[in-house]
Amino acid sequence: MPMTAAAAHDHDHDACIDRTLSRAADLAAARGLRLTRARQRALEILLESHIALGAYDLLDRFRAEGLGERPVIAYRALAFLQKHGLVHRIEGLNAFVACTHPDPSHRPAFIVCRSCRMVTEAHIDLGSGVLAQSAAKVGIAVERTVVEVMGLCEGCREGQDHVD
Amino acid sequence: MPMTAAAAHDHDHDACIDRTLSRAADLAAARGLRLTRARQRALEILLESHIALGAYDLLDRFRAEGLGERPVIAYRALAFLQKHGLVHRIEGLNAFVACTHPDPSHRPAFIVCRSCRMVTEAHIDLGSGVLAQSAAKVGIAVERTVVEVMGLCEGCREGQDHVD
DNA sequence: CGAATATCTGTAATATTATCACAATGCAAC
DNA sequence: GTTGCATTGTGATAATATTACAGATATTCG
Repeated sequence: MPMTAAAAHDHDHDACIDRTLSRAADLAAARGLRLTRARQRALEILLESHIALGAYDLLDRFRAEGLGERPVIAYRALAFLQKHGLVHRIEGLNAFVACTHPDPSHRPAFIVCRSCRMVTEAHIDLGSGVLAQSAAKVGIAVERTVVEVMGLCEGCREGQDHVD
Repeated sequence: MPMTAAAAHDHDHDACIDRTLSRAADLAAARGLRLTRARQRALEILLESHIALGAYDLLDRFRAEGLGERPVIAYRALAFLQKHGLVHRIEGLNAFVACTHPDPSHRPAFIVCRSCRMVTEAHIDLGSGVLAQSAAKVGIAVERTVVEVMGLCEGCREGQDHVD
């Protein structure tokens, strides 16, 4: 049986999950957020692996669990989690991953396998670099940075010669 | 009359267009590409401004000019131009801009106004930084980098107090 | 408590973005 | 000129995402 992409991350994933969930609970308590059933489950489902899920993948899970039938249900949960920094959107995949970084407010960067959609979260400070200077020069007030490094992971390179 | 976002770029845009079109022609000659009418026009239309256009915006233009009625026509032209580095996709907007950089092969980065969709192309070498090292560490062979710095441009900040 | 308020959920419809399949056409090489 | 390959035309459909509004639930505060 091949190693799953999630396992490839090679870390204590249970601890990773627990840490993130308790952080979410803390955040909710601190800010008076309502971590409702759908939101909680959305976060848990995304946390099951470091694989980016599409909104409709999440919706399938919701359907299976009787949490909702319509796309908007999934999108609402994702929007809430994104807004509070618990989930990130991978633009290059139109998909979502749970945030695994302890820091509450950060400029995330992602390392992404385009085949199995495994995502590793990293960080990069573009705020002080050439790019920030260029942005200032053309008059853009930076609100958000999208940084995604895409390629094939080892498992996906092995499993196939084709480009997928 | 307010300055347009295209004009805000403050450069000789005619020269910018000419340069890019002749570069495209050279490329086609060198590689034996067929820069057909739809492809040529798609590039020209994107070059009219540094505003990112959606595939369906391009399709509207195609329809108006009798170049095609169906989405796939626009997507095919865009796919061709992207493949040969003449057009870039802005992931954060699901939209496309003409490449304005003379360098044939590069790691583009974009400075983007999320309101008027003006795009300035810059460059950044992530290939030698912390991120590339992280990618190597998790076994990702980098093929593509998505770097987009998003915010509001000066014109869009002035014209509105709301977030848009 | 109970009304007022704000937030969240349920449901339907629709908008936006993108691709697939297959036939027909054009172009290039031999 | 016909074989082979890239491109185009056409129709259908898939995948992603949002709007609108009614009803339900939680929170605040008198």
